[in-house]
Amino acid sequence: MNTITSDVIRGYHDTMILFILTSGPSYGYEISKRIREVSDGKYVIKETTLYSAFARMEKNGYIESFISTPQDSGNSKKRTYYHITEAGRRYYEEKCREWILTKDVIEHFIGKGENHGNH
Amino acid sequence: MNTITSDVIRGYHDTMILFILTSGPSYGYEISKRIREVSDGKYVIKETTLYSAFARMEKNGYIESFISTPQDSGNSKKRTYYHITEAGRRYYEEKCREWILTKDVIEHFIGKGENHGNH
DNA sequence: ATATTTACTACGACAGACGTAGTACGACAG
DNA sequence: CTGTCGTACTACGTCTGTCGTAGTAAATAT
Repeated sequence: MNTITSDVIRGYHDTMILFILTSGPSYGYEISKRIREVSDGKYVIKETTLYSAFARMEKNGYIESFISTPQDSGNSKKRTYYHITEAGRRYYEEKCREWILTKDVIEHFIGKGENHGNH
Repeated sequence: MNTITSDVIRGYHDTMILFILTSGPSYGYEISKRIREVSDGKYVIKETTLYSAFARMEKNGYIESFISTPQDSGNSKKRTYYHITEAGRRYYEEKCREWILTKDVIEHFIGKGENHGNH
C-alpha cells in the first residue's frame, strides 16, 4: 500500500495535531497514535517532528502544556499534556479555510479529471 | 482576497510545473504566468523557487532544457526552454495519485464537515 | 532479571522556499 | 540617446520544518 511522503504534508502537521486537541487535552504518544488512527494507518508522524511541532506551537501560543499524572490508572508517571488555546482554535480554523483554497488550487494542476484520451 | 502561504504548497511546485509542461515546452517567465492563470490568480510562484525547481528537476531527469529563440516574433533573445521527459510524466502521474491519498488523509483532520453544533 | 513499551530531550544534517542582488537584452517614451 | 520598464535569467545566503540518530528513564510485560 502507498504511504505519503511527509514532505507533502509539511504545513499540515500543526493542523493535524490541533485537530486532535480540539477533542480534549492529550500528550505526545497518544496524539501520535490518534493521528495514525484518524488517517486509517496511512500516516504516521515521526516522534521528532511531533515534539518539535509542540515546541513551535507552544511558542506561538497555539497550545499550552501542563504536567500531569493519568488518573485512569494507578500509573504515577508524569506526562506533558497539551491543550489548545483560543489562538490555537483560530489558527486551526484559519488553516481549514486555507485548506479549501489550497485544495482548489492544486486540483487545477492534477490530471484535469476528464482527460481520457491518452492514446 | 485570501492568498495561500507557499509552504503549504511545498511538495507540489514540481507537480504544477510538470502540469504546465505536459501541454508543450515552455520557459520560466511563461510558466510563471501560466501558474498564475491556472490558479485563477490565487497562486504566484516566486522566481527563485521556480528556477531552483528547474535545476532540481533537470538533475532528477524529469525535464530537459534547450536554448532557443522564439519564432513567433522577430525577437532574437535566446531563452531556456524546458520539456518534460518520460520520467517526468511518470513522476507527474505518481504525484497525482499521491495527491488523492494526501487529500484524503488531510481531510480527516479538517473540520469533520458537518460539525454544525459549535455553540 | 530483562526486554519492550511508553515518554520524552538533544543534536545535527538536509532540502526546499525565498529574500536580496545583480546582469543583460529589447522596446518604448521623452 | 538616455532612462525606465518588461523580460529572462544567475548567484548567494538564510530560514524553517523534517527527520535520522542517539540517549535517558519509568512502567509494564515476559
